[in-house]
Amino acid sequence: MPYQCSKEEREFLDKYDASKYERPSVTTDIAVFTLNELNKLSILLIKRGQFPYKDKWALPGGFIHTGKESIDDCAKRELKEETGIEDAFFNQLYTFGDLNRDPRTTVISVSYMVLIPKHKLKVHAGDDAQDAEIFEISYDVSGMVFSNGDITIREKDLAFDHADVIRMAIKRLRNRIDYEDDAFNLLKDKDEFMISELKKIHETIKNKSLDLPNFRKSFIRDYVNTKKVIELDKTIVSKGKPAKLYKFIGDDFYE
Amino acid sequence: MPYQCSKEEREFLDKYDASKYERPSVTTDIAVFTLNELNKLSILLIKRGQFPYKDKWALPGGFIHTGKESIDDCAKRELKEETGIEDAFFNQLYTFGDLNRDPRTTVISVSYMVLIPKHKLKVHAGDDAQDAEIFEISYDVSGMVFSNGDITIREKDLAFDHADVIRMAIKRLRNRIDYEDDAFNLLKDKDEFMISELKKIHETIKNKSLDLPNFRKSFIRDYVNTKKVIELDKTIVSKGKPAKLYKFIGDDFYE
DNA sequence: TCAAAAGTGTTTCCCATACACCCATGC
DNA sequence: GCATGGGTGTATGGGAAACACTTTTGA
Repeated sequence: MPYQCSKEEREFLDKYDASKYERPSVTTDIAVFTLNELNKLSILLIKRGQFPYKDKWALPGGFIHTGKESIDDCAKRELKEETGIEDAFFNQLYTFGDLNRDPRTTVISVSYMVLIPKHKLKVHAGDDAQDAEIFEISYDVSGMVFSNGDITIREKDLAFDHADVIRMAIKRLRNRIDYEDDAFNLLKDKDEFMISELKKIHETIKNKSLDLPNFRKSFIRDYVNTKKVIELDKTIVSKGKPAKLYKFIGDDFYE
Repeated sequence: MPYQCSKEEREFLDKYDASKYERPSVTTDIAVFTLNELNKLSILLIKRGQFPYKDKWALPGGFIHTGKESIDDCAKRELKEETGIEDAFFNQLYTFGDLNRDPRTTVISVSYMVLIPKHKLKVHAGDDAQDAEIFEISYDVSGMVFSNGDITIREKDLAFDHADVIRMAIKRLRNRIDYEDDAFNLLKDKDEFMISELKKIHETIKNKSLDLPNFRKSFIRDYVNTKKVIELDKTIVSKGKPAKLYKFIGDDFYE
């Protein structure tokens, strides 16, 4: 809807020159989480092809197209450009705006968290002449360590303040897993999953093993009984007793 | 610490011209909450003296001094300029960056929540030719209503998207009160308070009455036993049995 | 028949709630 | 004394955790 205002105000707006105030650059940084084959928490990092921090690993993201997109859309566009991901769970995290966090100029960065199952994350290696890789996150005395078999990166070697962003994202994810439906976004297939798959996701994120009978009980109470999840008339068999399959519905609210 | 880099990178940085990309304006918006004399949740609003939304009520805040301050410092500076508040509990809320949320130009706004006891909130009426008032928050069919005896404002009459900011801030506050130490920031005096004072704050924010014996028990368990609060060797008497006084220590962590 | 994983049932414990009751003060 | 708010103790119920046990498959 167009902004309604008086003639006097309209004149003010027409004369308004935004360029008279110095403005900061604004970027988005996106922490894309997934679980790897071993069910370990992993994150997508991109090797920078440009200065600053050339050849360093960083979170995907980039400058906002001012006036052409919202910050949310900027994050979505950057993610699509760099990884091809179009529809994934998005959540704004925090805005980093310390002085000198970017050596070029004042850069304010709005960070986002994305959750996606690994098979949907087709990393476009070589796109934009950039390396993009998924790294398993582990810890040692120096802090977070990112490794993918070939490469090992320590948090202090990441570009910008991206270690801070990742730390905050993991913390938020760990908190949210208990009261939001985030775990479902990491399922291979939300429309057909076993309780044990969901349990593994919770175990990975919380970094502790859970009791299956108890997990099942709260799952039934919180999701099946509330119709957020429906039980399918279907089972899947791999080893041991076949498992019931469930389909995630959600409550169709966007936050 | 100065940014360490190669000579090649230094050259790139020296030549970097930030102005070649169009940048958005960035502001902070601050939701300052307090409890009024009647222990009702209240918020500080400022009557705008300038276009756009001239003469409308809005949250305090303003444009960042690019390159001279962090966004956190911007929020603190704006709050100090408009209300004189220097030390108060600060918490970043969310960043609003939809297109057209400001009729002038693209404006991205980082919102903050501040909690402060009313006696510390000396409203500078007339400062900057602006009215600043504390309004009690209530609700009717149209949504939030802000009133202070003389003036009544409905949420749809607020400037910009400030109603959204306030709604989100209240939601966050209600969630945080259960697992963060926020309530202490609304006490008249953190260094000498009665359990019943703290209970009233919780009741106001959660908008329901609590059982004093049970409140006391969880207070003792969560705060006194964990040394976040110490019991003073002091009582205060007003009416009825004198009450023990407590002093809030916290755990000296900043988030 | 055995291992493996799914699924059920039971016991225990903690914690939130509810509420009965006692205590110390001013008037 | 008695009204008022502070403070203590106890009973109850529901949910989380621990775990014993059953079921159904493949090999």
